[in-house]
Amino acid sequence: MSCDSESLKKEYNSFEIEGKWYEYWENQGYFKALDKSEKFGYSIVIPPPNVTGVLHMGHALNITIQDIMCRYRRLNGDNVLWMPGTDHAGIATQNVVERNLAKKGITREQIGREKFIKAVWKWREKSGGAIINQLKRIGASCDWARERFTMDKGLSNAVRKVFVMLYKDNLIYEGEYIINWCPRCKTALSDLEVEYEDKDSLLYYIKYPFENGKNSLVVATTRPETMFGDTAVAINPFDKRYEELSNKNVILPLTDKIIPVIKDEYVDTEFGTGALKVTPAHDLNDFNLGEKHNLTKVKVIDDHGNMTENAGKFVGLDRFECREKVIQELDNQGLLVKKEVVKNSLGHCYRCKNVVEPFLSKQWFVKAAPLAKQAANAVRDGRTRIIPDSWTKTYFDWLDNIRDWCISRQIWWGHRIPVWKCSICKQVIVEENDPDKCTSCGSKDIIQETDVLDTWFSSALWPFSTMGWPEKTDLLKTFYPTSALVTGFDILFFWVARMMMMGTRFMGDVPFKDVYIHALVRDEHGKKMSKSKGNVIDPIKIIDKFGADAFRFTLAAFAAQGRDVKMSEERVQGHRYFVNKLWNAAKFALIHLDDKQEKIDYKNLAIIEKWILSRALVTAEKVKKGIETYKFNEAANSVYQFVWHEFCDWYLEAVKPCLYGKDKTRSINVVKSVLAKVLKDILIMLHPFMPFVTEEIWSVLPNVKGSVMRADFPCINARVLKMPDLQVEKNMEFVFSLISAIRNIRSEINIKPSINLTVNMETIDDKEKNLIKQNSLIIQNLARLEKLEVLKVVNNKNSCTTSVLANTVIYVFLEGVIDLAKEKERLEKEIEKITKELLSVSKRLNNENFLEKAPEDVVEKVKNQRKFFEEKNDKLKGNLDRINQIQN
RNA sequence: GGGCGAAUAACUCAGCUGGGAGAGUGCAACCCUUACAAGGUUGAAGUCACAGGUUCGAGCCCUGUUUCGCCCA
Repeated sequence: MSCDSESLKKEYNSFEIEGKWYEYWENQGYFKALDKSEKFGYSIVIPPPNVTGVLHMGHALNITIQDIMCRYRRLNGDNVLWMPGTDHAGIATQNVVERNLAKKGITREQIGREKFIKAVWKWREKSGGAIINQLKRIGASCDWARERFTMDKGLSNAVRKVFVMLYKDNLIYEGEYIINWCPRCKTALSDLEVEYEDKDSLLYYIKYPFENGKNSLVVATTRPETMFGDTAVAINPFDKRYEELSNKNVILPLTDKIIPVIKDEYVDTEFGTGALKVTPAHDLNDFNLGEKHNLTKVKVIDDHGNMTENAGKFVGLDRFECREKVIQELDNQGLLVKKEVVKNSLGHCYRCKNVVEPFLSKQWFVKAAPLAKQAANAVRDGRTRIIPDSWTKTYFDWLDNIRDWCISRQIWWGHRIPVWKCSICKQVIVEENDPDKCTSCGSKDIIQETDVLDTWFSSALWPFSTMGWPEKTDLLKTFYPTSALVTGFDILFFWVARMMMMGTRFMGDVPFKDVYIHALVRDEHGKKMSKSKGNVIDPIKIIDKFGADAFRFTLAAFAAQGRDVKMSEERVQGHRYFVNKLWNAAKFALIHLDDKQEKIDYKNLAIIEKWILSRALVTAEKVKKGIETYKFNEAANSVYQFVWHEFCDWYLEAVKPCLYGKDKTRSINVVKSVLAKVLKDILIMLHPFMPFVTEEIWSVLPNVKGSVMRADFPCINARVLKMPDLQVEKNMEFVFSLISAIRNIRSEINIKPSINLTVNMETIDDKEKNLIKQNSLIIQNLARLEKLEVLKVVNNKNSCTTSVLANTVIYVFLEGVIDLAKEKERLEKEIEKITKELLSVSKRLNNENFLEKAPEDVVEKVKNQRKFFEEKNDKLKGNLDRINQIQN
């Protein structure tokens, strides 16, 4: 794109430029990865956002981090693939479409499976892509031409192939177990899809009369409605209270059923009465007890959460209604002893928040242990790193104690399980291609399983299914294993661990080399954002208001490892100011730069030029290190600090005398060339964080071509200059500290900025003398002096106020303004400060243990400090003596 | 109950293999100085949660305590 204007507008307007540049990048194909290339292949697959979702802060952080990494790698010349896409979110999407149908009074059963699926696809075409456009607003540089969806043909084939292979390896089976059932979504859920929450519940104490009619055993339960499914009462064999209870039976209240009292050490004697009702069809622990003691399993609640006919006259009642009725009836019969409030953990469906019902059901499972072992080993032997490392333990704990994964869902939207059963010979057929007859008896009467697979089953294949597996594509060769996965810890098990299982199993290699787990985004007080709390901040609104660059930079600057990001408008505002600062600095530079800029004449650099070049390089190194080690806050803060407080505060101010023709000692061409170079490097360094504004400025920079996206990240060029030059940096710090000292004096004695001062500096140190002389015009300009001299001995000190820096004493002439009493006070205060420091330093140096045991360089350093403090102290005292003499 | 993490300036947080504490915001004072008042200059502000221990030396390492947050059961 040619630039419309040669200079920058007075004010930066993010809204005007962001769309324009995004379109430009896309049209130029800058986000495209090459299937084959000589360049280093760097790849990231996006954590597929749920197709029903809208962008929230978590996505914003996640996307920003990945975009920083990808843009940074491109600046380093890598062939970068950032693979985008969405997942089909089976339950969530089905819920959305069902709700839409319900508005028209239609249920999915009425229109049937085929039509319903069509409706879902139609919905997805219309509104499923919303989140993708929102990702673009943030600036996400994904290779959009490769966008994938878990229900696409290719990815569906991969799912089917994996299912068949796992089945044939006996790693998938069908079985009847206790699973978590959501009576609202009417499907099974995996263990992970249940969220537990502590709730106040009532614990009911209920009498179960003995068979012989005398006395009764009191059991305690929070779920009395399941009593019709009780097939035993269990007690602990070591419970003294129940010693005489062997071989007794009890009568199940409200029924005429007789159930046994069994003994098992599993029973907790502390809880309730120590007598536990056992309902093997509705509780996992009871199920296990039932298996052990050979109890029958009676299901009393159905798929809708209503009571079955096993509940006798309560049949058809909702489970919670039934609870009330049962309690009432027990009370009437004098069987309810008491009720008390207890905290207990209740499982809720992670999609619809309804209370799940654990019950016995026939489902498909993945035998997880063998897969989990491989996944854990890959991290144990370092093929995959988890960053921060503290998550590694959590990862192992889960995988090492993994339970089988329930993968069947009783919904329609998803990958239908590729299993057929023959109605004639009961043969189970599991094939990649749809069979048309029974493989055993040849009958055409075969029926496909109606269930679909868990969405996470297809997401688990994401790193290789998106790259064309099972085909052996160039893309896979170039980019698998991917370089890094960036995600939040909330899906470490759901997704990361399962991708590790599938990747190691089917690709023979890990899906990613690094897993970077980032924090959660919370509100400014550290509270989780939620609709019910009303503290949700919409990323798009933030972008509208402050621009994507400021928003991205804020996220990066706060993204410290292992700590949550607390987000507020105020914080984004602060970084919006930074964008403005950069804008204005560039505007200033562009006034002075032209397209005749020469290459830098490295032989004729003033020390200030060497300093800024050195600092720019050190900063580039920090940014590089920060991004490469996932310490985005360190990278962002380094460049912030450099741009604002070194480039703007010092360098731009220091070039002014030269640019305005006041300083003839420096070559204006050298100054301009250095200014141009540093500005350019700043734009490149900032580009991963703030892609839009850097591109806008870049576009009007003289002597650059194309996009900042195609620039090279700054690096050390040792041939032309010694860099970084720490000596130069130290020397300039000395010069700056002189300026600050004079400014401090001005401020302390309230000298108006408009008054130009006369200053003499006294030093016998040749090096310091030279530094002052070399930078004399800079010092004069920044400290606002009309005259500056460097002398071995300063005369006429009487009307001076002073400051000491290294071996130099600054004398500021204050003819007629000086207040001796105040001056004395200043000096005494400073002497007091130095004395304290001297004391602490001397204390250590007088300690023989310290001299003996501390490393030499530390001792040396402290000795130098003492020397420094002593000299400064002497000079300050000299000044104080002088004042005292004048006063006397 | 098991595990993980946090506690540093008024607020939000950095702080490397242990060598005497940093930033941003806010606050105070002064300034429309020719890129920027969305700015500049200067300044004040800390028992590094508490109690022990290791060490010549601890914000950092070890033990315990308190408070808060998260995950798992």
